[in-house]
Amino acid sequence: MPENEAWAPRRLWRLPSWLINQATLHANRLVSEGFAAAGVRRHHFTVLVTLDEDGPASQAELGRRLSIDRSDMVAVLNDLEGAGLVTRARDEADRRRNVVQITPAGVAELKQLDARAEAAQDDLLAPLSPKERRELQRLLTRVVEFHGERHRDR
Amino acid sequence: MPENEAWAPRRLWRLPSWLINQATLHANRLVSEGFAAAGVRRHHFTVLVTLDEDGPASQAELGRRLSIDRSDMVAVLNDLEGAGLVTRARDEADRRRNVVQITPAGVAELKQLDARAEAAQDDLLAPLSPKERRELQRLLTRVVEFHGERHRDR
DNA sequence: CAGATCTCAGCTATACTGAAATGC
DNA sequence: CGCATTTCAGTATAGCTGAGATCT
Repeated sequence: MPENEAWAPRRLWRLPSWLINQATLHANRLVSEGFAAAGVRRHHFTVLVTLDEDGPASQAELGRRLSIDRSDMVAVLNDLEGAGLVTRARDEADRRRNVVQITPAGVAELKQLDARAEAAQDDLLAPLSPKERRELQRLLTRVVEFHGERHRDR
Repeated sequence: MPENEAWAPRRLWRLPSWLINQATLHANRLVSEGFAAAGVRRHHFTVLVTLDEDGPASQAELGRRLSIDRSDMVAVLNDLEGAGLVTRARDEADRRRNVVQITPAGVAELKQLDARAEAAQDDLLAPLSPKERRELQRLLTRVVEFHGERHRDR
């Protein structure tokens, strides 16, 4: 831990919630910088990844998988549909739902975004060895899985 | 549509930046819930901790230590001063600056907040062993130190 | 009927920028 | 003069709520 005067007090460096917050600030800054050129935000990216990997889904389903609010999902899909990266069509089997699908243009765009996201990961974890990166990933996964399950049963 | 598993795709679980974001969501939810009863937000807490541990400071100095924007710091200190938890006085040695100090009421309030923050850490790290918690803390500290130094030279 | 889905209006917290006023 | 500090006005992303319309 640094001792310079321009640093946060030790009590904060010992608070995991503060550390995670600071790390997230840096992570989001790096990722968003990478996406900015494409005019894309983080939610756009995660929705495209989900559609690409797991296939078409309803808006509510996307929201549940990504912990994105139903309300924010509407705006995100408005953007993606407007850019021609996804299609949105009434589900004839259950007319309450929209079937959201990624388009070929979306797949192509995603390929660019994937590369930018990967580069940001490298920047973010630059100070860690490969082994440490895996360990950090493992520990964070445990935390997120644990609270994800709990938070789901609201 | 048959409910697929309500989980994000594997590609996201392998992205450290996504994991850190999800973990931060849970961390902030837990901490903010703990502070809500006191009508306090995270920035209020970190400013009080800094004043308590490192003594009086100017607004710009607090902002630099905590990575809080000068502009947001004004609002945070308005709240804290209004609640009688800090004092703000012109620095006669350098009349551009305000000297911000924690009050006895601020110290008392901070004692309550510290307890709530500690409880939230326990909830957050519940799925990890003591050894794993220390390791997570170590790895996050390395990441935050690394980017903190870099980001400082803006 | 209860409950799910989509949409919209609007709220809060947080990160950040630009510019003005003041003082070093 | 250039530079730092405080303040205000305003923007953007994101998390979230309530309510209405529609459908199962």
